[in-house]
Amino acid sequence: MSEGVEWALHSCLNLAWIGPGRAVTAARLAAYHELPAAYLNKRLQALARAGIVTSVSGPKGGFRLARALDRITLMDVVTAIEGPDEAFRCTEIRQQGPGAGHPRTYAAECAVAGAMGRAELAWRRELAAQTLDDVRQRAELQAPTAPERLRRWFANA
Amino acid sequence: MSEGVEWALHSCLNLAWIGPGRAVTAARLAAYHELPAAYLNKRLQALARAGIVTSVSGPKGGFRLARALDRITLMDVVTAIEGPDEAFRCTEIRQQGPGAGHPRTYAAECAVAGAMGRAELAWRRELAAQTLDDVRQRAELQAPTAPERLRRWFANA
DNA sequence: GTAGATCTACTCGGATACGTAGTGTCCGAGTATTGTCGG
DNA sequence: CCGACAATACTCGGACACTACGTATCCGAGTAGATCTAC
Repeated sequence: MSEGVEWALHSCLNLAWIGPGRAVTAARLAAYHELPAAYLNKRLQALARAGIVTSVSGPKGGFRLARALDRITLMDVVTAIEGPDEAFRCTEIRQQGPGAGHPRTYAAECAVAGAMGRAELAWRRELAAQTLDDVRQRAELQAPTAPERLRRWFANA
Repeated sequence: MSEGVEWALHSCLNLAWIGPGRAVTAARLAAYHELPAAYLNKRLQALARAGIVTSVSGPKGGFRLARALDRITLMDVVTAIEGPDEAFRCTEIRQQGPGAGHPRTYAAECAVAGAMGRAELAWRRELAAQTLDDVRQRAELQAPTAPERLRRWFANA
């Protein structure tokens, strides 16, 4: 899985902690975790295309959350970064070569693909069941002082 | 996800349908689905290292299943091909840069990693819950004539 | 003093290189078969 | 005729190239604010 997913998730949480008052630039978000700024910007663009964050150009521009954390699921973020394709994609090798039978035989889904698809469905269900707000709550339980420290840092300069 | 997973799963099913009587060469298994023989061989080696199939060299050599299909889970095959690493790996960016606080703060697992880990656990559970025999049964229901056709083809030459 | 236009500085957005991991291929190590030789 | 031995052909196993995607970067398009000018 792409490393950008982790960056996107943390950036969304950071945006929420900063508050909806103002937009935050990609460079500033990147600096907070020492990430390559231009590359994080690229990923934030993906979030913008997916409607998870909104972006404005120019001075005082930057990114901000498009909606509340409890209306953003992990699935939304993963899909925005990784794309909509399934991890396991069936190439229908059962229909290739001497093993291929009547085309009518292959009306039903490949049993292998079906089994892998069930597992991936379980993954996606779990991702869709968890919102970023759930993650935020757990994070605040673990490190109650982190949000305030973050706000302090982003307020400076 | 690697394409070799699909090849490995189908190859295991094919080995089961052929029967435990004799070993089958990678070249023959590859030809049945028009796959690159040398590359499939490489993947079958991974299955052999994982103890899913056994391999013998020389004439009349080849691969055969190391145990019955109902004792091989999808998880076994995926782990053998893809490796044991998790898809989402936390790089602990929360500890990098100005955002880092006291090291003691990070005793607990990263909330983001935890959430992603729960989803991946659901995926792995589903993979471990399904055996190749389950897949075989569904495949035979969909295409009852396929196994016999396969045996016929592998018997020739 | 104020309104308007212009100019500037700053940010996102997409087009452009680089690196690594997956994909594909090749040749050597090892073994069962087969043919041959000796008893 | 039978057994042992050597030659042989065939297969797995790992080492060696190629390709594609993810990673990283840079410069242009667009905008909000500041500055300057004219009234």
